Amino acid sequence: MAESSTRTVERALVLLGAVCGAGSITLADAARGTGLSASTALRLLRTLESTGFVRRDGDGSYRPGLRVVQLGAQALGQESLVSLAEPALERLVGQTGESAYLSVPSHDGQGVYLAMREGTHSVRHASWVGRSIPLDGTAVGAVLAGAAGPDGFVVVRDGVEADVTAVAAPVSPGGRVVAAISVVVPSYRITATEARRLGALVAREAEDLLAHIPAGPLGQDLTGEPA
Amino acid sequence: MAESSTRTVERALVLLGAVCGAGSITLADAARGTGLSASTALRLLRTLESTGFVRRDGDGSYRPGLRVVQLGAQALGQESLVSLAEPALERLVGQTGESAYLSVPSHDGQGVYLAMREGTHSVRHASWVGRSIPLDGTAVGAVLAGAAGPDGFVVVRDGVEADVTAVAAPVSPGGRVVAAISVVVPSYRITATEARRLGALVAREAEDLLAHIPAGPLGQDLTGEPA
DNA sequence: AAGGACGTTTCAATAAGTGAAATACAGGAC
DNA sequence: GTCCTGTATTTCACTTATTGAAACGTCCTT
Repeated sequence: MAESSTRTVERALVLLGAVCGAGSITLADAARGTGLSASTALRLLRTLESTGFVRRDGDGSYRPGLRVVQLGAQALGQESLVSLAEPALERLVGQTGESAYLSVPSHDGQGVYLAMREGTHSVRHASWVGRSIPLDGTAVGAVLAGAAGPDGFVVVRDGVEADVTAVAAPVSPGGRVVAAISVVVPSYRITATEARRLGALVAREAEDLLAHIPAGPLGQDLTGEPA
Repeated sequence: MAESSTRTVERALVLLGAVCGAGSITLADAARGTGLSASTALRLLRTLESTGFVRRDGDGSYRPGLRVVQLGAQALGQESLVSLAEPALERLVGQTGESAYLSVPSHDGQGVYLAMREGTHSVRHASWVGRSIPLDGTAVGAVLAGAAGPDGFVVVRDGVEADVTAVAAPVSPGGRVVAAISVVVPSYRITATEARRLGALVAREAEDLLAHIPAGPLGQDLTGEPA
């Protein structure tokens, strides 16, 4: 892990995160939220603005700019794990009709959705790519935290999301969990026995994905820790 | 437009762009490409790494990190224009079977794809979100440059992309082009007359989208210029 | 009216950032 | 084997880039 760092850059990146997280934020709130003085925050936000990473509304609040969309999409497009997982997600959707997800551990110790395939039964239409996943109370979180047992999957019924059963399985080249495959079903549509059967299916797809991961870079997780 | 700026932050953001653009880059190439000394580039890349924006492979090269994916996806998810355009894109795909796109002008004077709906006939499966569009030789580029005439659309047959006909129409609240709706068809599947008919269809959808744009923030384009 | 919050500008102070130089390592050519 | 080139990394003297407190203007609430 890198040691030396550049304070000014860190501050600007934290501000960028605040803007993207909030969607729209005033200078005062951005400064307060990041612990910077108003003049420092203003200057850093102006830099982010002049480089396209944030933009400013007519009412003065800051919003994400196109540049961060662009770089994020480029980064996602270059993520081999996403394309490697597409067949598995497609098959899961095809076999279950439910929405399937690929998630990875994030830098801050949580998880992040990286890809999704919507189920034919799905009532969700918003993209979940980029969203954080809490480690507690979610099947994905448990899997990323290493809690998948000998079954090779985790079932969480009515966890942080009410009325939903989530089933997840780890992708673990070299023994370290670098990703999770998961499927989400409304609980009214699945019994405990069916959830276990789905778990086996998801685990099999995770194994298949693992078999397609070449040794080398993909053995690392996206936070940069080597396998 | 913002005046004052922070050199150190600008440099780091340029480096981030270089990493995301290249997908994988060595320190030496990143330093060379940005005109920084190797030690400066190293320190800035280390900051980007420690904050999750880039990660480092076992072979030492730098790649985009999860944080930029995350923020980019958050930013995209909060872009109202994208959700407002979804019905138009869906209808175009439904009526034509071809892939439909939403694009916006970018900070560097080109265009960027912001949303796409894949056609049922489509042979493309990669996401185009975040990709740049040259202004020359593309229907979208012409539209974003203001070249749509009284027809309200532009047709480019076999432009920068061989064997493809692209049709685009502007979305122009307050008279300024803030986005383009476009459809792409393999040229073998469409005559010039059909392309004009498709153009009228795309122009109608752009008009419909325009009618759904509330006055205010969406009147600005994503580079931050007010309408 | 007063008070508070916001956004913006100014500028003295300093420490944060810089890059040249040195070093170690790897790979290729001879 | 030696030599050369290129890479990544560390060091540190130097300076300038960055900071934040203070001042100011605007707006809103009481």
